[in-house]
This record gives sequence, structure tokens and C-alpha cells, in this order.
Amino acid sequence: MEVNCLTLKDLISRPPRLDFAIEDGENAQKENIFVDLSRMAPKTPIKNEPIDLSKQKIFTPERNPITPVKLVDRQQVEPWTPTANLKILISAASPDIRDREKKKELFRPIENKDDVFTDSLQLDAVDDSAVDEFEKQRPSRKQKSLGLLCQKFLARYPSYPLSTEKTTISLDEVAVSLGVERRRIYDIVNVLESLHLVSRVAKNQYSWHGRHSLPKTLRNLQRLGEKQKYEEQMAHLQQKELNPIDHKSGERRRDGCPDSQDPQLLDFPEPDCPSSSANSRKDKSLKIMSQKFVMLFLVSKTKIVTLDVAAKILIEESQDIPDHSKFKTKVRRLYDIANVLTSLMLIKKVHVTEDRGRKPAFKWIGPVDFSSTGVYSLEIGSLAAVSRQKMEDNSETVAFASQNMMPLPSSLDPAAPLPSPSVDSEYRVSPLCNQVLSAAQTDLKALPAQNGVNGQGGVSLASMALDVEHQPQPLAAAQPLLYVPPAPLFMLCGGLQEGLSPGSGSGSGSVGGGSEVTAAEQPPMPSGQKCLSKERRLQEEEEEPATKRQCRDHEDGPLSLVMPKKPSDSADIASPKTSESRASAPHEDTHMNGQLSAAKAVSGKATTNGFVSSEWGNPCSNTEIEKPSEENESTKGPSPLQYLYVQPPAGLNGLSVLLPSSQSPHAVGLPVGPLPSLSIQYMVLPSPTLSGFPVLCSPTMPGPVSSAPSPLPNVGPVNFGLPGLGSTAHLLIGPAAMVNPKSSTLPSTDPQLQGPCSLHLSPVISRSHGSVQPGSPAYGSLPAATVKLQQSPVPVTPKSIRCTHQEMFFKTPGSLGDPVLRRKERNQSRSSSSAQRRLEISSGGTD
DNA sequence: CTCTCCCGCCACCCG
DNA sequence: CGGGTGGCGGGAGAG
Repeated sequence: MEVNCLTLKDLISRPPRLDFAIEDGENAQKENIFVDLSRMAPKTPIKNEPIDLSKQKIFTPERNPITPVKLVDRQQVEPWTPTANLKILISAASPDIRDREKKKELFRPIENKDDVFTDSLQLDAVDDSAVDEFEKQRPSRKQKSLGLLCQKFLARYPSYPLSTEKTTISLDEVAVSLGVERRRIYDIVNVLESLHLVSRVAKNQYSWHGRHSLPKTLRNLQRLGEKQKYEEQMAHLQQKELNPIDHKSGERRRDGCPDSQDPQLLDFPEPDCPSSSANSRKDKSLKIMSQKFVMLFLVSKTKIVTLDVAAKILIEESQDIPDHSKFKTKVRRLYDIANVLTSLMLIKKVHVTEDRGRKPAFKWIGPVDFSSTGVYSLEIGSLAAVSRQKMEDNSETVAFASQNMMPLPSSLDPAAPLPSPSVDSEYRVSPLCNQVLSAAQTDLKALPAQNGVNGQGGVSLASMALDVEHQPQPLAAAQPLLYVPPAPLFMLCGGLQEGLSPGSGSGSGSVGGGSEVTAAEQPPMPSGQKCLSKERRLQEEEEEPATKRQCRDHEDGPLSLVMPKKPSDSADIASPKTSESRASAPHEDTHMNGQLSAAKAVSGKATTNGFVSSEWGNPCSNTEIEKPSEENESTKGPSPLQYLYVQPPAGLNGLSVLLPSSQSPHAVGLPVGPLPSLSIQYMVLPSPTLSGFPVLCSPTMPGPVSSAPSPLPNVGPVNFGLPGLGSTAHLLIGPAAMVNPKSSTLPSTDPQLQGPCSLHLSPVISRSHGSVQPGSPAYGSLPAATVKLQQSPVPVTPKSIRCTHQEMFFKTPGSLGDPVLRRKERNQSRSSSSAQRRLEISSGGTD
């Protein structure tokens, strides 16, 4: 992140970012050379054409007729605020490098191009300062990493493209736009192809399928892996590792196993990749490796695979005589693959501590259960930084007691992918609603157990969730879920997720650094959680961990007020929203958008996003969640409620009333809710609290990035407790500025940071006002988190934020709240949250 | 030092 | 043949 930030700055100071991309080609580094050509002509580069920088500025998307999607993506991406910035950064990273190179080039005589060394020398001679600058700007290796590149690549396409939309990927184009050599794109595409996210349609042409079939693919791979007895193989290898003596003995555990090499096996029938089969086995090599690698995870109980084991297995499979010399090469390839898989949020880097020491390994954080529905809604984070961090910073260390791997609670695995704020996801409809709820419930349940504490929030929430399930109409369902996490949050979310994730070991997450996770620690996961999750439907797991987070958040902080916003602008998402402190997840963003759009629609403007809105509405209906198909859910799901802010009536003690928009009720299906409270769809908030929020002020939708411009960093985000939850009138919103001047300032400075800060703050604010009941289940953990944030003097980096969240989560509730209150709340929630009650609460808080 | 993994040579394949 | 692919491993950055 840091790097990115810097880069961003640099970018800003520099010429337009677009230029970077454009310049890339010009820079004509080795990598770029191809690019330039390709730019000219997507399919076949026109060499004769002179490189025109100006035209390059245009940026690829438009140029590329082949991939319509790109255009969309781009648009979305660029407009954003914080997120946009991130993206820019990311995209800029490589380009930036190029830019730098370019500069160098300029300095040096053309003839010298050949000799890099010479070049650099000359540079030095020319201008030390310039050189220094370059050095500073010079992207680190990381910035050029395949993982980052892959993220950028993924950011271009929707994770779940509409069935109708066919996206064609032109390798040349992509290479150009990403500012890399095409060769690198092959690496990415091959891995993606192995998972059927893309398929090759023609020379230089791939078609993007997205993650729709990922569950299916994973299922197939899992089956194959089981057939291959990979698990056994791994166990053998592990033993070997542990007991070198045995080494010789176990050699080929693969006996009996069908030859995994057989391409056919790997090539499960998938409509997606028609042409792939035609490729020579050689061609498939990387693909096969990738598939096998994934299989190892899928069959592994621990979901952790060390590179050496994977490499050995692969080597042995591919060669009768394991050639150790190949080991190094194999590992290299595995890193390549792992980078891509990490970008896909399917795995994350960890370290396994064995007797001999630490070993690089990767842990599967993707969906564990893909058996049921095909719904798998992981949004790929487009934030390279986040993922990167994960890989590096977050890498956790897992102690392998020995060959025996501790089964990780995969299902619960917190590590689960976070939805990244990927641009793609945003415009995509995602079955978040359901997911969210289900996830939330699951999470809630899990949290307490994990923490070992009766998480105030967690427990109560969990209970609530449970209750809801039983009840015809879950309160939660009734409650409108409005989520408008600021773009920054998205980024954060990723981090948070990790931290929060129980599986990863809450402890580890909280630690922030790579903490070691021992199997023993993990135990909490247990069946309980699993059961719950299962109940909820595997879906959740498959779908999005992020959602889970969201859910949690929701739990904690019930609702966020959504302001009607422009539906269409995905970009907008970033800016306006409200945010709950911790919870925002990318999906939510999507939802939010949908909501916003919906709201608009209600107001009279029809929006394309309508469907989206419906989706988010769903969250409320827990039961509904079960539905396998996202779309169905979305359609079914009640529409989210929108609240209208009503000036505080004199009668109310400084309480502001939020009324659900007419529309929302219907859509939401709140009426259905058994709870009377639900039916009432208003929320009372302490006016003071609201006053702080810009949100109230802005019924209009803030521009995408407009937020930045707006005086208040976070405009429009208002969160309030959901009645259903029991804590009714909590106003969570917290304009960071209000509460914490510092935070507010920070945001302004750094857009990315802003979001997060504001979010965190919100809880605090509410607290400070007293409007929010500390005890309220909803808030439980949050407050703490918020507080922490505030405390942190340093600008919040995603990382830090993450930590905080984690802490919150785990830290908990106890500290914050009054157990009694919690209970009380819990009960309340159960019994019913009535409007009155809410009022009371709110009033009390106000008072 | 080890871990990572970027980079790009060059072989293979296809049209 | 020429261009698309991508295997492969040297070598260097990062820690």
C-alpha cells in the first residue's frame, strides 16, 4: 500500500496517469516494445506506425473494439474516488515504471538503448537528480510482480459477467494497457484458463468467462485431485519432510493413481474452453500445473500446501525420475501460479513451520465448498496492494505439527477472499444480499466461538441471526441493509477480512504481522460454526467471505443509511456512501449501488441497476439465502429500504427520524416481517448525531469522487442501528470529521484513507453522542474498533485499519459493553424491536 | 544467505 | 517462414 500511495502521489504530480499507460509503450522497454506495436493494432501490431504518445493517452479500452467490457471496466475504474485512485496507482505502477524508463531514455542517447548499463550510466551522468528521482520512483520488484499484474488484469473484467456479455480479451491490448510484455500475460491467462475463467478462442484472443463456473471447476478439480490421491501424496511428502530418513521409502505414493499428467483428466469438459483441448500438452503445461496445484489445495484437509511439496508432487508426476534439478524451476512456476491464484483470492501465502523451519506455503482461502450451488461470488480485489499485503505482510505461519495437518476450518475460514473493491464487482450484480445475511449469521455464530468470548456483538448477533432463521421473517431481513462503504473501505475490507477471519486465526490476524497460527489455535472453528454455515448454506462460504464480514458488520452495526445516489455510476460508489466502520465489503458496495439506484428508481428515475437493488434487498431474508442462484436471490430479495431523513420533530428530543422510502418497504418485503417493528420502518436517531453527517444533507448522490472535493471526507454515509436487531435507533454514522478531526483531515489527504477513517469513526461518534447504546449488540465490537482508529495518530493505512478491525472483533465486546446490556439487547431483538423501543433507546441515548 | 520471481531467450506450433 | 506461445532457467531484488 505504501508503495502504491507513493506512486499515486508521484503520479499525481506527474502527467496524467493515463499518460503512464500510454507512455509505457513509448518507453519501449523491453516489455513495452511489444506493447507499442500492439497498441497500434490490437490484433496485429502495426509496426510502421510511429508511436504517438498523444494517441496513447486515449488509453486502451476505447481502442479495443474487441473487448467491450474493457471499456466499461475502465470507465468504472477510473471514475472512482479512492478506489479509483488505487486502481490508478496499480495501473500506474507498471506504467509508472515505464515512465521512468522513458525518462531515462530521453536522457540518454538513443543509440545507447541497447546497453542498459550504458544507459543507466549515462543517466547518471546526465542528471543525478533525475536519476535519483527515477530511483525513488522506480517501481520495486513487487510493483512489477505477476500478482499485481494479475490483479490489474482481473480488474479489467467483471468477476461475474452477465451471461449475455461476452468479453473478449486481446492479449495485445491487455499487454499494452497493463504496460507489460505479452509474455507475462500468457502466464496469467494460462492460470486463469486452467480455472476456466477464461478460454482461448483464437490467436491472441481469449474470452472472459468470469467466476461463474469457478465452483464447478473447483469441484471438478477436487474430484480429480481425489482421484489422483493427492492427499496421500501430500501426506507422504510431508512425512518425508518431517522424516528425511523415510525419504526413500515413500517415493511414489502416486502408485495406483491415474497418471495425472494425462491432460484429459485435467481437461474436464467445460464448454468454456473449447480450444484449450486442442493445445498441445506442452501448451497446457502451465495450465496443468496450475490445476494440479489447485487440486492439492482442494484435497488437502489443511488447505495448506507447501511449495516444496507441491513441486515435488508435480515433478514426480511428470517425470518418472524425479529430477531434482527441476525442482527449482518447478517452484518458480508455482510461484507464478500462486501469484495469480492469490490475485484471485483463492489462496494466500502463509508459512508453514516445520521441524526444519519455515517453509513457504499457500493456504486456500477460496471457497471450500463448491459442491452445492454454483454460486460463488468472490470478487477479486483489484487492489493489488491489498493482495500484495496479504501475501507478504499477512502471511501467516502455520505450524504443522507434523505430517498431520490440522484441518482448518475451511468453511469458516476467515481468510476467505475478500471481495476486493474491484471495479468489476461493483457493476456486477452480486448475490450479496443473501450472502451477506447468511454470512453474517454464520460469522456471528462463529465469532463467539472463536473468540472464546461471548462476543457481545458477536453473540448477540449470532443469536439474533439464529432467531431470525427460525422466525418467518428475520429481523435482519426486515432491516434494510444499506451499505455504502467508501471506496477506501473496500480496500480495507480485504485486509479486515483477513484479520477478522477466524480461520486464519483471529489472533494472527489481529497481530497484523505474520503471526504463527498453530493448529491448536484453530480449534475454535469447530463444528459449531461449520454447522451454522452449513445450515446457512454452503453458499455463503462459497460466495464471499467478504460478505460474511459485512454480515458481521451488519450485525454490529445494523444499518447504514443510504442516500439516493446515482445508480448508474459505479464510480460513485466509492464516494458517497456511508459507511459503517468496519464492515464495508466490496459486495456491499455493489449493493449499495444497487440500493442507491433503487432509491433513485423509486424517486422516479429508472435505473438499470434496479436489479442490483433487489439483490441487496435480499440480505434481509435469511432464509432466502439458501437460493443457489445469485440472480434468483437478487430478484427475490426484497428491495432495500431507503430512509428518508426527516427533520427532527420538536417533540423528539433532538431525535431525527428516518423514514423508509415508500418503495423500500415493498421491495424489502419488510411488511412480511412478523415483527411489527419492522413494519414501522422508521428510525429515530439523535439529531446531534445526524447533524454531523453530511449524508443527511445530501440526498443527491455525490459524484463519484466528488466526495473528495466535498468538504467532508465522507459524505452521506449514515449508519444506524436496525430496528430489527434490537438496537434500534442507533446512529452509527460518523462522519469522521465530526468525531475525529484528525481522521477527517486524513481522508482529505488521502482519499483511500478517508473512507476507512470515516467508517471507523462513525461508530465512535455514535458512541460519543451516546445515542448509540454501547451495549447494543449491533455495536458491540465496533466501537472499540473505532476508538482505536481514532487513537491511531498515524494515517490509517489499510493495514493498520485491518488490524484495528481485527482487534475490535476479537477484542471485543466485553470491554466495550455491558454484558447485561447485550443480553438485554439480545432479548429485545428477539422479542421484537419496536419502533417505540427504538425511540426510547434513541432518546435515551440522546439524553 | 534464502526466498522470490522477473526477464527474456529460444524452441515449438500453427497457419 | 513468420508470428504466436510459452518452457525454461539465469540472475537479481528483497528480506
